[in-house]
Amino acid sequence: MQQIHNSINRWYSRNARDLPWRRPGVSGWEVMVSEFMLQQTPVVRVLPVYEEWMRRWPRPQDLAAEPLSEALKAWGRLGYPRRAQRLHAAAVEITTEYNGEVPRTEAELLSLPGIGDYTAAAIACFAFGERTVVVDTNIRRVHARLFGGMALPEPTPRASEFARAREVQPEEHQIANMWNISVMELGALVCTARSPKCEQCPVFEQCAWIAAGQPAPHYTPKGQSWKGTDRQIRGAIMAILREHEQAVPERSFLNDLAQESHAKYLALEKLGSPLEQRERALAGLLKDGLAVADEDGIRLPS
DNA sequence: CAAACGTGGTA
DNA sequence: TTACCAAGTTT
Repeated sequence: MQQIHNSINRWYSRNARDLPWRRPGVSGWEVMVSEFMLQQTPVVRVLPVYEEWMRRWPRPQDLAAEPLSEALKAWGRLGYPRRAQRLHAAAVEITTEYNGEVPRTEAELLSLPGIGDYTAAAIACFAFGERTVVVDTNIRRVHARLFGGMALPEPTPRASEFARAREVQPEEHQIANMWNISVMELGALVCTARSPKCEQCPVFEQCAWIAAGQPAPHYTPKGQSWKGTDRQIRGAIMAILREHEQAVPERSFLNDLAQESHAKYLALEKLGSPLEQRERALAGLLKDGLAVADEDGIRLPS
C-alpha cells in the first residue's frame, strides 16, 4: 500500500496542474470559492469566473456586503446558480458568525449553506491542512478501479466506499493530505471516466481493474435529461434576468412568445416551451429565492 | 433515497 | 446529433 501512496504522490508532484487555488498561501476563502464553483463544473470553465470573483470579492465580507443579484450576475453561465446563492449566504454567515474567517474544521464548514461532506473535507484539508478523508467523484472512480477492480463506482456512494477511503489513506498526516489531492488529480487527468490513459498511470501494475482485464461497467449510466426540462427553462429565465437591471414584466415570460416575437426574449422563444412549464419554472425560481416578484415584474433578488 | 438542479465540451 | 460527463448539495 505504501508503494501505491508513494507512486501516486510522486506522480502528483510532477504532473499537477498549476491552478490559482493551489498556489502556496491561498486563503480559506479562495479555496472555498473554488470548491463551490467546481461542484459539477469543469476546471476550464471555472477559471475565468474564479479570477474575476476573487478580484472583486477577496474576502467573505466583501461578498457579504453585496446584494445577491451581484453574485448571481458574476456567476454568469457557470450553471446551478443556487451555488452562487449559497456561497453568498455562507459569506454572510462567516461575516456575522465567524468574524469574517472561514472556519477550519469539517463540522463548522458542514454547517454552512452549500457545503456538504465533500466540500467540508476539501476546504479543511486543502486550505487548512486538517486531516480529512476527501471523497469526490474522481477519488471514487480511482478507488473503484485500483482497489475494487471495477470499471466505475456505484451510481450512488455506499458507506463501504467511505470506509475503504479511510482504510487506504496513508498514516502520516502530511502524506495523507497530499494523497487526497493526488488521487483526485489522477482521476481528473489519467483515470478518467471515458477512455482512461492507463499507459500514463503510475500504479498501472497494482491496478485491480487492469488485473481483472478491464471489465466493462456492470450498469449503464442513467443519464441526465435536459431537453424540454424545467431546468432548461429556469436557465433561460435566469439568463434574461441577469441581463436586465430593471424588473422584467411577468407576462414577458408567460405570453405566447412565439407569436409576439419579443426579440429581447429570444432565449425563451426558441425553446417553444408550453405555458404551463414556463409558469412552473418561474414559480420554482421564486420559491427558491433566485428571483423575486414585485409590482413591476420579475427581477434578481436584492 | 431518488430526483432536482445549469451549462457547455467531447465522443 | 445524441448522450455522457464535470472537485455535489439539498429535499
